Amino acid sequence: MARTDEKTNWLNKTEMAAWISFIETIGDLQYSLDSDLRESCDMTSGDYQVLVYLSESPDRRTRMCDLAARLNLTPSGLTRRLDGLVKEGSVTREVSTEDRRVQLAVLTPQGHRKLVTAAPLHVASVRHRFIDRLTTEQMKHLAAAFTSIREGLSE
Amino acid sequence: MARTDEKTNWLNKTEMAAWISFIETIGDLQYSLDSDLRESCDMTSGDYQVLVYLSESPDRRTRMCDLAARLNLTPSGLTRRLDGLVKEGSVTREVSTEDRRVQLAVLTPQGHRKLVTAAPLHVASVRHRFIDRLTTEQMKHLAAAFTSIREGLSE
DNA sequence: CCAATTTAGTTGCGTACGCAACTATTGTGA
DNA sequence: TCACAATAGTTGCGTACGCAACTAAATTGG
Repeated sequence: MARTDEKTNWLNKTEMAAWISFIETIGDLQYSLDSDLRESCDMTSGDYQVLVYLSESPDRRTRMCDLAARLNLTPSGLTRRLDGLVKEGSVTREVSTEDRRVQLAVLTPQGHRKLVTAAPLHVASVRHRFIDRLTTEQMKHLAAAFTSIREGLSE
Repeated sequence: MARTDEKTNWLNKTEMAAWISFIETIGDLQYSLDSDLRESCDMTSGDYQVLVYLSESPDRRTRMCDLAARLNLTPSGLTRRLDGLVKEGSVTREVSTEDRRVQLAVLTPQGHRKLVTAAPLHVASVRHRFIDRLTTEQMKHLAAAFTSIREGLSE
């Protein structure tokens, strides 16, 4: 006789351990990394990401929409984040000459200097909080696991 | 002749792969899980956490400060989060009889029903987005790695 | 070649939450 | 016992960001 109720496939012990260790850790980790960056450089992880991406872009400038996609921000969220960076002088806005709808976010020399100062400190923080806690084997396992998860998300 | 400059210990290839796969994945994963829960149950991960913790507490009630510590929220953040749950009828506040400074957050029958409905859907989401992408071996590696990271954070 | 659609970005409004200041209650030490 | 400190929680204010509506510019199709 067939079961008519759908039974939930609860997590077993191994699954639960993996899930709990993950979900309980990422919040604390992000908080620690953000605190480190704020204390050492007076900036947020979000602003840091913007500076990194601009510094790696041709002519240190990017279209707003590309930046928004890259940072998983909505257009309005990116507008506001850039407002802060423009106000502090790390970024300027330029209208594209090819397409006058687009604003280019441009890394200023001051913004570049700020990034050059921040990068070693941020890397040290990532090392201290994350990398140094893992063996080389663990890093390889972890990269494979998260790459797999990420591919699943974009189905 | 001694080097006088401190050189930054940049991430090597393995380290960078681990870090990038991690940092690029967690945002998307959290977003997916939150979207699933919102669409299937019209609730946030934060509210879900509150209901879970209350349901596991003696008499389905908890002191605000214990709840705040558990959820990594400030007192004010928790007050606001509970406001929403109280308004929808999932939680009520009671003054403790032992210590009249403390407010007890109490899970209502309605809140418990909401959790009972949501839990299987949330577990299915966690399975779909996370667990099912990993082998048993990967789960064990991952639990070990994140437990290690977490211990490092609370030094 | 021009109307309709698509795309880029900004702005108003709403939500979530942290910080600092505040009230209320309990604990403590002279 | 009584002033002072510590603890629990709320509220005002500020920041970050999403959604929907909007403007402006480019693209497209008849």
